[in-house]
Amino acid sequence: MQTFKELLDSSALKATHQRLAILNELDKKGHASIEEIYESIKQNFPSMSLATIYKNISSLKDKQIVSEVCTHPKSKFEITKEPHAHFICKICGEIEDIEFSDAIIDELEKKYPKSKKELYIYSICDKCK
Amino acid sequence: MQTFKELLDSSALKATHQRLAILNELDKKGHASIEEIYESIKQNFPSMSLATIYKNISSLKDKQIVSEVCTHPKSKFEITKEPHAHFICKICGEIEDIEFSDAIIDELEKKYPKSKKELYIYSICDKCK
DNA sequence: TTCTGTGCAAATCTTTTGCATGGCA
DNA sequence: TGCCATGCAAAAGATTTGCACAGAA
Repeated sequence: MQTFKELLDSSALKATHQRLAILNELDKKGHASIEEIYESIKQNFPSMSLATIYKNISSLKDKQIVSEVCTHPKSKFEITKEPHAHFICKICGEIEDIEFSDAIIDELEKKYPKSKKELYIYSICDKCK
Repeated sequence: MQTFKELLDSSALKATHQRLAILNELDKKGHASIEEIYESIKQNFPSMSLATIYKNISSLKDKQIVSEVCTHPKSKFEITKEPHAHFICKICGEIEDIEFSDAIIDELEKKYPKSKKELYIYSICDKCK
């Protein structure tokens, strides 16, 4: 696995503290909103600006280093991984990565080749039950 | 099929001109954003206020009369129908309803009973090809 | 008549932008 | 050193709210 620095290098983005902090935060949390990333990083890095997070999330998305998970009421972000589906808890809002089954991938790939596919399951997670 | 008035009556929402206009607009367009609904209705109904659309979309969603389709960069809304998936054109942003296949529904229903399932396919529509 | 819904304007949030300065390569 | 990235503050955009009045039941 590449380091975050290598990932950034290979995308022609400079490996700034701010970018590495954002990627570490997403790596640690799995999924986080702009505001959550900001609040968390600010603890150890008080000069971090919200505008910097917006700008970086935008460029990291352009380079496909991070992906947006479109949930209500706010989008969250994750480090781009293999395609997978998301289980979203209607109560606490936590997002859990789940597998696309092969059968589903095959069927969708046949019908909609090369398209981006997003599957969301909204239910109640084990903790909230 | 119920009329929109009956739908509103049975949800204890008054059948105002504004609400009927919103539902007619969604019925006509299939999918529309807040701004699109507003711009379109204002043509024939200049006193229609944007705040009224926000308030009504919110109450219509609460009553599950309309559903939100979470697309980028703006959400769109549709009249609630049978569960279905969405094909979203990456170029023009048009949304097309597509069927969930029985195989997919069965598999997901077995794994995640009674959950709300959303599937989005992002690709390029016939017009834009 | 009653009470919910509307329209307006202000308030609040969210996101973007411009620009001077800082810091990675 | 050369540029890209950052931080700040202001601007722009999106959404919500409060309140007096209008209109559906």
